Amino acid sequence: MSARPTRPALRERYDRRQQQVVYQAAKAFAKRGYDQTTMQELAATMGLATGALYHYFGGKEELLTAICDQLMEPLLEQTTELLAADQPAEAQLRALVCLWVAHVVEHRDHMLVFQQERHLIESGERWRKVRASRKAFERLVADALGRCRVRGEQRLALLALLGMVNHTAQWYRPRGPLVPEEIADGYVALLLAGSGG
Amino acid sequence: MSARPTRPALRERYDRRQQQVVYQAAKAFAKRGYDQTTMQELAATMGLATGALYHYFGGKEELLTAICDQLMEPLLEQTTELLAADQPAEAQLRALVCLWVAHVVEHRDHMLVFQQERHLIESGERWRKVRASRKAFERLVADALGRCRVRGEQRLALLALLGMVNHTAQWYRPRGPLVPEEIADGYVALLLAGSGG
DNA sequence: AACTATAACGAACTGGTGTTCAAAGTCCGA
DNA sequence: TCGGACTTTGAACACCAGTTCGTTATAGTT
Repeated sequence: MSARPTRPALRERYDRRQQQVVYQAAKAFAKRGYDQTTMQELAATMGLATGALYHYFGGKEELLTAICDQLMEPLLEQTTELLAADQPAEAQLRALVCLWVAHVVEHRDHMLVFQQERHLIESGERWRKVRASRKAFERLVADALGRCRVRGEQRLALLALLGMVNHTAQWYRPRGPLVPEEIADGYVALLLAGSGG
Repeated sequence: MSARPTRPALRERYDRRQQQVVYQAAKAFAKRGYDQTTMQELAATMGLATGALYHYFGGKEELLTAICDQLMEPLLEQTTELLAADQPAEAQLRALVCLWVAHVVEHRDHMLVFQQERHLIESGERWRKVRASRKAFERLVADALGRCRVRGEQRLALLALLGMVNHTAQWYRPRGPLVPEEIADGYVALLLAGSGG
């Protein structure tokens, strides 16, 4: 990987192109798997020669890191911001899940890659930061949920919610009958006590 | 892959060993990923030379097929049997989810592999049968759920349930505080109308 | 227009991995 | 105990994909 340009005008283009590579990588990895996607394929879909990718990234693994960061960082940031606002617990949970579902469906490829490469991320020093982000996010969800009256065990409700939302990446289609907000509300309604039934 | 022995006594040992290989493969694939697990590693964990694996399987992909079949076939069979019995709808759903969760936690490695290699399974003629099994199972769940009074949209409840149960493979630990039956009951309670709250 | 930082090329390199196979070892059945 | 069916070996093979790097093209800057 060569250095980031020093000239401001070029640096902007460099960053933009780098982001494009991450985006395409997420798409390719989601469809064909991380290992099954070759650097040559990836380069080809961008109209580049193989070696050109190494101008933007140190290697294949670094691409995966970038995908995970691009997924987790904005989510963590937005969620933290949301929880800082003073609001009734259940409205806050609703808002959190809304935000989360929207993020998941907007980063579907990232999510699928994240889930598929779980075994990589679960171990190894390289992935410590990613694991920390996920753990931090889950903690935020747990806190928000903990302030609400939920049906059944708190802990199980949390795990159920994580399952539902993460699974959304696997079935959501942009032109499906439900928009993200409806999905989120539906999920929350299942968890909260006193939501009818 | 050589042929299955004709002599009954040997055939039994052959089948047992073959099953062991599938089991170990599931374990290894779940921990290190399908592509990152080499045939040499796999052979080593079984105390075999590399080539010996090809006595039991035609190749690496065939191992993956076997894992998926070993996962889906008994589940589909048991579920079909259960739904054939005449029972109140909600009790039947409860029994189904119980069975399902128990199956998931008993085949955690299989499940993890199944989820991680989703992209492989989703396309390709080779995986048609596996896709059909999953689809058939989901259909059975949908039917069982459709006979119950659930909170919110039926379709969303189904997707939520699929998410919860499949996700269970990722967090369940044998010595955790909840046994499979409690988990299943918790899930069902979230879905059914009139379960308190 | 010339200069230089940047971007891209693309072929060669390198290491590794799935698979094969002939030979040797093992053990059931008679 | 003997024969042959079955198991296992382990090294060679063939292929492939990630990475490197010297070279060439491009385009901002003066």
